Amino acid sequence: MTPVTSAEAWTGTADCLNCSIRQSALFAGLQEPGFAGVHRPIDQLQYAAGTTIYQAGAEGTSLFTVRTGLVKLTHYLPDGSQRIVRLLRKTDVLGLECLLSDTYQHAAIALQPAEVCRLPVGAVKRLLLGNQRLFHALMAQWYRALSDADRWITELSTGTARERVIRLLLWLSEHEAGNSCSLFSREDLGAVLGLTTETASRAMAELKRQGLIRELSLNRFSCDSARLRAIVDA
Amino acid sequence: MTPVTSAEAWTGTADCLNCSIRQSALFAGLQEPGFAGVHRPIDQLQYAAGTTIYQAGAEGTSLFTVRTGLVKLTHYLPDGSQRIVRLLRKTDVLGLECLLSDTYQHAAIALQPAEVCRLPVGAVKRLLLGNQRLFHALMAQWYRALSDADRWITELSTGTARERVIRLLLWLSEHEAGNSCSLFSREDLGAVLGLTTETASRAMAELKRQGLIRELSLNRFSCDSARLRAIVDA
DNA sequence: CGTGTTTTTGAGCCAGATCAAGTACGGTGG
DNA sequence: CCACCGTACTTGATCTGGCTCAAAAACACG
Repeated sequence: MTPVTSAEAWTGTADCLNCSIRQSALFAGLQEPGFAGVHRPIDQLQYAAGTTIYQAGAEGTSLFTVRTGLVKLTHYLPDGSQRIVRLLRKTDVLGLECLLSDTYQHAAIALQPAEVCRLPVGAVKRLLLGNQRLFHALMAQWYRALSDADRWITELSTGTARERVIRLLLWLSEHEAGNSCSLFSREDLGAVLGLTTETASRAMAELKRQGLIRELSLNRFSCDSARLRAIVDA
Repeated sequence: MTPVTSAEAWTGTADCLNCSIRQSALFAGLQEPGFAGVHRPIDQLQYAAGTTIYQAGAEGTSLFTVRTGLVKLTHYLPDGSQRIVRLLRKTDVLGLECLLSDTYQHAAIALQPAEVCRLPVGAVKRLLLGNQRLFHALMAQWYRALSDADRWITELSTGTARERVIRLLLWLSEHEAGNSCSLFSREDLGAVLGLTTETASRAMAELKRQGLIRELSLNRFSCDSARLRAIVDA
């Protein structure tokens, strides 16, 4: 399919100070002094198309910046199929989440032959040491927003109308007591799920008829979470 | 639809130190000393269901944390319809992007009656002063990742198969010279766009037949960007 | 030059869109 | 208090884009 055939190759210790993509890459703004202690352990790697950079759930030991090529982040669905949740290319950073989480949230796989730089997460964290708690809290917010975006794509933009509605109901119930949740207009419901108002309405009506949800009051629903979950986890 | 009918109401200056959601909110980790100078200008506001917190493109003067209720971030499509790209609830932060950008990227509208705290962006930035450039670069990465996620939902998960393929081709061409781009397998193409391999293949074949794209070599395409853009911008 | 893989094409079907009524509901004014 | 109106929700009928299943064609590789 593509010229490069080897799986992964070390192509040198990165020369960060003279990096061609440094202007736009992660450490663009960092001045030389702070940098000195860090660029040592940075390796430059080659991945052939189709090879894995890291697996979902693997221990997050490194961040990566893409120098050339195209990398996909995939989320595996229960049925074994995959949904690609993002494409990364030159200057994008892979695995930012491992600054906050122990493990990678996706599998990262090269779609085209890719050159990347690998930065040990420990070295990056050391650089952030002066920066304390607010920094961490802010980053946690970014992380959360991004995780939500991933869920949005994999849970709310995938599957049948019925499944999407159920996943949203479960999501809304997550932080409410008693398996209940407050909904909103059918029009907004459709816009969330990428469906028309009518389809959203039909799906809700159908769930009511089947006794999977019960309308406590206007747009407040009690959900049979166990059965609902069984439907979408199938 | 919902009990509250007023549009927006000031409900006091926030008492951050005794905030009930402080554990999980943005400033959870910040110690009291640094906090003293900041909690003064924080207002607490009420928004009725359906009311706007900020408009897309408006000057980003404040961040908001949600205390109660549900808020949608919407992206307006050229045809006037909206696609909701995220839902925010208790402890989520709205408008984080205005730490990096002058304007808000979405419209934020309450879906349910919502209480929010408003934090002037200047005050937040002041708190970050000690933290210099790397901090900014990192946050820019988060911002970019999240913007990509938004585009993913609005551009690659919306519309007909044909439109989705075209938007991906244009996206891939963006950073390449000569209106050309490198593609990858039809299977991955489908997984990116939420389509089956067959549908992705058909859409590509159709574009070739219509002369909108030309295959230079295996999976390298030259695109008639102008005409393609005209199709999806319509 | 066969063999396995990927891409393309075909035929039929179905979920969801579209177009169009009908119904329930909250608000308003008589 | 009730008749009226506008809005949101529900339901129905039809149409169609994309999925599924299946096979052929193109291609990569040994």
